[in-house]
Amino acid sequence: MKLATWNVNSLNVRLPHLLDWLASSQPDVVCLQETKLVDAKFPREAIESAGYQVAFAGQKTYNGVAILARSPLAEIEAGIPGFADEQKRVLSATVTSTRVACLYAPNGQAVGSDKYEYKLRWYEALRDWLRMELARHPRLAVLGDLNIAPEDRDVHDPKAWEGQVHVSEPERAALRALIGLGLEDSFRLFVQPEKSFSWWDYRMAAFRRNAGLRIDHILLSSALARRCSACTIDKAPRKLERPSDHTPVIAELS
DNA sequence: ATGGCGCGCGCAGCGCGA
Repeated sequence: MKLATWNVNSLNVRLPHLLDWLASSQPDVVCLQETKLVDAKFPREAIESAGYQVAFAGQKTYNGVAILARSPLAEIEAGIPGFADEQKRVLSATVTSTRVACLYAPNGQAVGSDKYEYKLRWYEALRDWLRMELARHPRLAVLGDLNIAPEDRDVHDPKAWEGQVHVSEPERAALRALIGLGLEDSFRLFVQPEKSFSWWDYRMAAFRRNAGLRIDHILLSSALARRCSACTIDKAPRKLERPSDHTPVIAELS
């Protein structure tokens, strides 16, 4: 089973890229972030025609998450229970006995800002909820744009980024707290190329210079991690015309 | 090098992302 996550930065703009990528990569489950579409405008038919069932929770202009799967989606739930939030950032569903959580973590804007505080609060609520989800669902996969680069090797220029949002110690501690629940960063289960990133700024020719961050992640419970045979970043969609600034991350489970 | 890009909204130019 191939599980993938991709922040598409507007599904309206990126739908042709997504459909091409589904056809060429044949993932079984795909978590999308930043769809930026109200549910009434979600391109359900195009995605169903490509052979995928779909669940989505969107809003106008910002955020928006979706789960695509070749097998039926059950127990679909939007948001973090008990955490009141207008922003559509969380969607979970069960696919063939695997619980899938699709996440779009807050950006945080700048350390110390209101949005940064919201990011840390969001992560606290996420941790408390995932603890319960893990107890309920031993086969849990958490995929998404987590907006945190876990370590300096996940940052193209750690000196320039030191202490900044996405790499600050409180954020990294929040991500480690998820790992501490019993999740594994599937990417680091394997030897990986140096300077592997999943996002590159549109500006400053950042992709050409490989000036990126690894902020899109697939976390697996130990029951799933044991069955994980690979985790890769697919840079191909980032090379297309009008790309998303993020590119897909894929985990393969046996 | 923090500017520079790309998105939505909506029709100019701003807020936002990371």
